[in-house]
Amino acid sequence: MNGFYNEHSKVLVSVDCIVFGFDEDKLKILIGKRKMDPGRDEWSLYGGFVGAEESLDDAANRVLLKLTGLKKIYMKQVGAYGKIDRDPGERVISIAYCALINVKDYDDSLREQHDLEWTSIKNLPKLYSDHNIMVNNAIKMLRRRINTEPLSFNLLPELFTLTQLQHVYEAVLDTEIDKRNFRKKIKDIDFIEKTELIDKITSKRGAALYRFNKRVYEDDPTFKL
Amino acid sequence: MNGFYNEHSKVLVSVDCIVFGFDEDKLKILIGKRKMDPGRDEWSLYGGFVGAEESLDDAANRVLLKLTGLKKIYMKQVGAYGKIDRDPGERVISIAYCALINVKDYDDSLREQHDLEWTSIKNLPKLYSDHNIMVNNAIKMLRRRINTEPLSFNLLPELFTLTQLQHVYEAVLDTEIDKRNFRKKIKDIDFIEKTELIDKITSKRGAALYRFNKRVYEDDPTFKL
DNA sequence: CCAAAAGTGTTCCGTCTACACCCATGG
DNA sequence: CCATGGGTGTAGACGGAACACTTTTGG
Repeated sequence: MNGFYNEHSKVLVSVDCIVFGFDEDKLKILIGKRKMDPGRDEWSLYGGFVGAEESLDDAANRVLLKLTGLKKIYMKQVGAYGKIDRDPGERVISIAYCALINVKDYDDSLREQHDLEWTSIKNLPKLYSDHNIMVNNAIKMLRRRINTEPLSFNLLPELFTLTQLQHVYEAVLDTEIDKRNFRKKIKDIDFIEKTELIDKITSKRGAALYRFNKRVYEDDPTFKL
Repeated sequence: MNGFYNEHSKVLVSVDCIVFGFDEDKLKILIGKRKMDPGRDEWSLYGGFVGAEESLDDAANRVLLKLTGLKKIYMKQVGAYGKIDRDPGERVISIAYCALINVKDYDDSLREQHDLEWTSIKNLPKLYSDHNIMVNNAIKMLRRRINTEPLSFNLLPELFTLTQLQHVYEAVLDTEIDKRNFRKKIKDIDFIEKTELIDKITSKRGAALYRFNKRVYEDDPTFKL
């Protein structure tokens, strides 16, 4: 019954994850030195092969769980990369996934265990194979979407100050934003809720903490920052 | 040397093409009835398997050439689709590609030969497997990009009237656009050039023909319609 | 002569941008 | 008491939206 399919060649499929975090007011990604050939010791994204019994999204989730210990990470496919010689060992097609996490939720011992580094996207080294291209496309996607989708909250703790939120936008878009104009716009967005809580850690005066209200967002998921 | 890779399973990879055309003031795509099992006689996108010696883009170009007889078609990857059971026959991961062609360039005998139909995106039937999802994502991508990338010209002849161009935008975005405002914006876009030629086919009075100047566009590829 | 599509400007309104000072507090 | 980051309003510029009539000509 599958005669038609048998003529065609099969290939290995992997997923590669671009894990974004926001730290020290910079947008960073997790990269590590490859511990295997080919490409041993080159800087690389973290990835894994897609198993016979899992979908692409499942594979990406599995890799991300192993890497971060976190479930339900925000994750989105960036694209498929299929040049014949992109992997020097054997033909491998790779599906790139972009993930957004809050660095504070992240167990740093896992980072050390996998020998990964948070690296600012402004100082990225040459990465293995076509990984730089994947990262660039992931960044482009982030920039295109951050003004119309609630992505920024994935990079922040559940409670955050407006200054932190503004810094996320500045880091992602690589621009400076006027504080008053930014806060004016935020006031018009219903799903960014001010809480009664005050953050006294980063400033002496204390800053109001805000939260993203998912219910309200889903009720009317249109906004433009 | 490839010991590490050998543990992992290989899968078939295909490309599926969403070929957009603009005809009768409607945005349409090419679909046909499957001529093979599984899914015989279901409406389907046109696709093909990725060969051992070709990249994903090469495979898409090959499929598009076979389908349309046209080279250098505008083409862009939409995404990778990898649910385990998405193909009832055997596991197949598919990479969807969106293509834009000018229906007038297209040899209609090829369409008949492949038994394909131009179908308005507003009247799409249920398609094979996850093809409806692919189409929806392709449309979303078109809508997101048509205001900032010179996509519309791929759907038109080399020479076109402003009314035709406006109708492309209206069909893609599914909105009505004010004629005067539209033409005002076009005047500000340097790479849309008025020619001396006049189209007397679609109107009695005759309408000025315009052309997309790629050189000028590449010189300053920023615009916003 | 009339139907059908081409072509053309102005006004209004809302949105974005630029810009500077006072406040509260911990050390 | 002062250094640090938090918080606030206004005016001018700009861009988008609404809106109607004249022109040309093939049939």
